[in-house]
Amino acid sequence: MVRKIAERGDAIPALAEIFREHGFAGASLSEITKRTGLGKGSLYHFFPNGKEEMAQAVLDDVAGWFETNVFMPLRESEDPAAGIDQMFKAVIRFFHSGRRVCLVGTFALDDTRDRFASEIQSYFAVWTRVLAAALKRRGFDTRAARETAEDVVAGIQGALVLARAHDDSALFTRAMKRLHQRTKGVHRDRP
Amino acid sequence: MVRKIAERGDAIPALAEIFREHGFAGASLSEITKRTGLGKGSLYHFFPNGKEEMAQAVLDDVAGWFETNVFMPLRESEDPAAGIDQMFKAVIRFFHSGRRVCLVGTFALDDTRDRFASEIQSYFAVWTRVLAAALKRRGFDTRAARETAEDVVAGIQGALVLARAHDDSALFTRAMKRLHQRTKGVHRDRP
DNA sequence: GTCTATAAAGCGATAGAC
DNA sequence: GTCTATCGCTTTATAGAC
Repeated sequence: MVRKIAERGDAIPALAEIFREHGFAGASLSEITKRTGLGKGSLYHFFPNGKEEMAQAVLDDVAGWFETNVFMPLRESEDPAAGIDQMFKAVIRFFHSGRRVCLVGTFALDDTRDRFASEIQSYFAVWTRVLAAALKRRGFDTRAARETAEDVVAGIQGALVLARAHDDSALFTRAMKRLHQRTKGVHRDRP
Repeated sequence: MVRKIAERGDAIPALAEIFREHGFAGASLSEITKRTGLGKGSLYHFFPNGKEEMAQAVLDDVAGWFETNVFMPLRESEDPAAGIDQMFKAVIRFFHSGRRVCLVGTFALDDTRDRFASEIQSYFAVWTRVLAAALKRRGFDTRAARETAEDVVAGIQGALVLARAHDDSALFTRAMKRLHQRTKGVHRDRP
């Protein structure tokens, strides 16, 4: 079904960038009006609950993107290795090779988490779960799959922090390569 | 009460917690006055430059703590393995087993980074460098030491994000155990 | 060094005309 | 659906008495 109000959806990408750059508390309505091109009247028409509803819409959008581009490939690829390949490709693309931070991670760290606890929890929980399932299909035992999935998801978040701290996207790309390697099993001798 | 807040340094721990919980933008002077017990007059007496100077003082304090409790043991332990042990012990203690987030990581993610870029960069750079040096002394080659150090520092940051997203400190503790294991080399068979 | 009072600006949010 | 005007509140920061 088509959105009744096309403009609401059009504002989401700009809103997402603003929340990523400033966090929830730091994202001001004046910057939001400036960068969405929407006046306060329009904003409150589309998001009657204000900033909280804008952030909610952004979180929904992120969840949808990951469902399509990350979780679904992990779940449904016939070859689990191909699904994991797709995951890393999608992640590198989504986070602009580490130049863009994770909105959910940003929200998780400060008291914004309390506003969106279930969305934040679910984002990481689903990601870890579907990745662990793919690793199991790759031959990891249950425990190793679970642990490696946790390490990979955490490793991505940590790499985003470091890449931003150093303003160095190459650091992120290299970290992704190593994490990808770890999903291929521990004692794989070279071919 | 044993000791009143009679000097600037006494306010630092409370300030640190406030910035950790709310981020830089979300930390309001009203909360700061409440939790430090200092009025605005006193606060601006100790920190003439306001919030920015308070955050700077907190960052300095964190840097000092890590220098003493993390970097120095890594550099100066005769046995590098013992230094790394101390690092993980200190990290688990400092972050309250994952219940406390990393102030520097929090600042790194949003636009607060631009205010304190050099402090943030240095925190992670020094940590990675001294850990890599310790790993080299443990027998890692230069490249593996560098990569493992980066993975460990990033892994800690990521584990903090996940632990907080799930409100699960056990997740953090388990992640630390696995990262610690990785500093012991890849193919170490039973002792 | 700590207090109260206050300034000046910005905040999120609302109302009502069009 | 978009605009302008405005509300009530909080923000950071300052001034000046004590």
